[in-house]
Amino acid sequence: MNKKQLQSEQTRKRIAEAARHLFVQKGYKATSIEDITAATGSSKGNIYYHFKSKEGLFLYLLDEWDRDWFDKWRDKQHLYGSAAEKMHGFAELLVIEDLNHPLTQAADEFFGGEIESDIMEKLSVMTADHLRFNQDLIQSGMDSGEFKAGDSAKLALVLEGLVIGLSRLSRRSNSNIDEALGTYRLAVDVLLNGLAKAPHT
Amino acid sequence: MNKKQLQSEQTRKRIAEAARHLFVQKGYKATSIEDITAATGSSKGNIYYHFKSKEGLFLYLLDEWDRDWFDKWRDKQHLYGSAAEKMHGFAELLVIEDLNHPLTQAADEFFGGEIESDIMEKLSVMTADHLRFNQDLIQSGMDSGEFKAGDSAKLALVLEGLVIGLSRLSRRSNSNIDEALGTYRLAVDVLLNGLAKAPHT
DNA sequence: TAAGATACTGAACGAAAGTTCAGTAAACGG
DNA sequence: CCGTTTACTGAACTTTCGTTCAGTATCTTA
Repeated sequence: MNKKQLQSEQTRKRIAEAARHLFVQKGYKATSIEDITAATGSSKGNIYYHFKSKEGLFLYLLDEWDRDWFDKWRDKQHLYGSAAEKMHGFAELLVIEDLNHPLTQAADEFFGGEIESDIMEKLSVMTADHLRFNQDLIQSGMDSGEFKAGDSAKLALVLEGLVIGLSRLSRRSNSNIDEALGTYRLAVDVLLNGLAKAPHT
Repeated sequence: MNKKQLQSEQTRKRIAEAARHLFVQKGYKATSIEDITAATGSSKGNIYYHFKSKEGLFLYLLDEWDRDWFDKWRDKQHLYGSAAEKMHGFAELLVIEDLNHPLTQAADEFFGGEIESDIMEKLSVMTADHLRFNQDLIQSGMDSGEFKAGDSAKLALVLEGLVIGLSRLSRRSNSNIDEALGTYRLAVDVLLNGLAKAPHT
């Protein structure tokens, strides 16, 4: 790879990085191309040289994020023994990797906008992937006898809800990583052990 | 109140109602004034006759929603004996009243947009109110001995996260009320009793 | 080193959306 | 019953934003 290609890739990365932060912070619609140029120093035209459109740029980010996150999980997964440890590891990775599912809010916003779009498809796939991931996590705890038996599919929904919500809260109150880690850890503890002293239906 | 004032108020309500649905469904930016005119039959000018601006309309809706929800909670509150029942009642009211905190997503979206706005203030107040509400709920359970002792402030954050996340999930998968109720009920059960068979740190 | 490819600029365009306003019709009040 | 206020219309404006494109500079390669 020669000098030109290298620099080109660097600017593409720089644009993507800046765009990601802006989309996470402000949402899809509220982030303008000009915001991105301001954050990168690049020109409008240059963004359209590297990406087909605003939508294309967003699509690229969705792909990148999902891929990266899952890779990192694979690397860490073997460290955890019990299902409870896995759960905590899961939460920790969510926080460390960019304060959680950072694009989902922007993605949801997009989702609401148009009926016809690649993004709709991609989002459905992503959500399905997350739910399956959560379900596997929970099911493995049940199989090992560590968790109570139950409907792992529905519990996956609850877990996904908790993760999405905590993500939003952490981002909004722009808390630091340590605070966020503490909150997530507490959330997982509650998820495992509950609030109540004695079992209650 | 004469005929004219009555009809005026009705149209203002009609506009507010339509706008609320659209904001919830599509987000703040994505719903245009023209969308609202299409949904109401009113003209653009008429919306600006009843509301100062798009932002003002949104502000009005935030106020209205928070006020209404809390009133309904006050009406129901006395029905619940234990803290666990309160918790379930809380979840149920969230689902029934318009599939949860319906404007928060749009509000967050707005929040990201401008630094300088009434909405920022209003949102902070709202979030603080919710956290206090949650904390009271949890603290009362601790005081009565029904819940384990713990940091009710931090647990309030976890509860808020769960509620926000579930709200988003329910809205996205446009599930019906019964499904949503089931998911919320399960979530509260997990919150109370946990997933794990035996206590685990 | 010269020709061509690549990376990038920024002004201009068109569509979309928020806002305004002169005008109209209906209701109110004296 | 007539002047005035109120509720409302819709075309016009202003701004914003995504997108395009002709032009420029830099690097590659032969």
